[in-house]
Amino acid sequence: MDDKIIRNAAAAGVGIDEYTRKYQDAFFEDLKALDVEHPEVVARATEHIPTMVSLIERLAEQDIAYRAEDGSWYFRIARFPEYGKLSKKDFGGIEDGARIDLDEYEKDSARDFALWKAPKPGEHKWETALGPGRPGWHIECSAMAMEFLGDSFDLHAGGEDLMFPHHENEIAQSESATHRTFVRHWFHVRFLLVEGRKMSKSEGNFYTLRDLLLRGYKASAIRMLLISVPYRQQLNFTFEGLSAETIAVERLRTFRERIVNMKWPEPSQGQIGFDAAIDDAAEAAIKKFRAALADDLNTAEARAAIFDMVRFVNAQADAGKFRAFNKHVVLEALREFDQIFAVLEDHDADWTRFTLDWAEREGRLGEAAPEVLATRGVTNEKIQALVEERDKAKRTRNFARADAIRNELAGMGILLEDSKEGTRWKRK
RNA sequence: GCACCGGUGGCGAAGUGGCUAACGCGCUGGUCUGCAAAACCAGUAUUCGCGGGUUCAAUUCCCGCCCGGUGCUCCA
Repeated sequence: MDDKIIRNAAAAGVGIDEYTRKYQDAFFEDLKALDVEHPEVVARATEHIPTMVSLIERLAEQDIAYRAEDGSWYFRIARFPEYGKLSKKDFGGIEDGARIDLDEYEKDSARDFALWKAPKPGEHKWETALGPGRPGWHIECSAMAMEFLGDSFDLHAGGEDLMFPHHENEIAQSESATHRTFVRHWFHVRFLLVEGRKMSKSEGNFYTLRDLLLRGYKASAIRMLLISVPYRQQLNFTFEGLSAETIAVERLRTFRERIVNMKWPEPSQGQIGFDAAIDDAAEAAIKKFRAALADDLNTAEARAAIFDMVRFVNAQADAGKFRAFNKHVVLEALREFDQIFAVLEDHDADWTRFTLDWAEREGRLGEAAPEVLATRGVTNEKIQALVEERDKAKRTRNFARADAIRNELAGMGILLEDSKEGTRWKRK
């Protein structure tokens, strides 16, 4: 509950809960577009005040938390010698009180941080055993995490900017209260760059997911780009990269289509129904994929394993070596890959439509790229009818008419692929 | 200024004390096709920011410099 939320909610004349709900909903919609699973539990700070209060009380019993003149409660950092262990900071040399702000004089030490904040006049507050006020930022996370996951748990994630002071403070509070290891593995993702520079509104390179969808980029391509670089690495997010990933995703989808839909030779009497080299390659890909993810989530290597397989299997298939029974392992490899990468199922058109509808409600339809707007109202039936008409023209060798229809469809963002099995189409 | 992380082909990026420096995209040529698309094949970094050092051997380890990012104050 930061000052800004409290202020803006008050200005809008609504409660904190109602005010934040809108942003929470938009956030989860975006995650859904990117095929990120919805969390099993979504914890909201306003619903867990008593847990926070009792955690502070536990610290107060040990004199680690103390009450200042104004009714705020602070954490006594001097009582947690390991402070700084996560962010590898050494506070030994810092003189206490060397640099102290005017409004911090109530603290015993400048570095002590707030656990509970006394209310300023007119501010939203909770009446608790600690006195009136609201929780400090760090205590929210410690209290809720331990309430749902226990005193000690495996993974805690966050952006690299939160390592200090937020996560450091979480450790200090939690471990002081429980005398147990709070988190076994910290998972800090690095900020991305946009076109080689940091993303910021003042740089003019600040894009939301919806901005990108309105520009015509696909949700799957965005996901693929974000995932293509290991989380510890600083990803350079570029439009060129997005276009590249669009094509890479398309290649994987086309490959799966090919494996699923082609009529591969069935074994005849006395023959085995699979090519051993293909099965071996698929199994090797699965192994390499798992090993890469097990190695600190090396998504770049994991993804390379799948492309290695795709190239090999395509080549073998072109050479006529693919057999019906090879399908099983190859598709299993794709399934395993997609369980993590989640780009093979094509929901892109749905999310683009969703975003266009949203933009219309917000009066921002003008921000959509013309080719994105052109896809509105292009139904599958309409496409199918044109595709069939073109096939007819092709059969009568009326190539001029066939090409005209192909161009017309291209204008609607539809790409055609002719094959022995008939014409396939896909949204560009 | 200090601390931590990074700087690899046209772009994104993996990786390692010594084996042909992955993978994706792009580009060039070829196969296939009515033409395309898809797919495949071949080629595309004598070289891993710059300078020095350690070593039989460094892109990989150490030191310095340059560049980028994050933190170092409040707030979340």
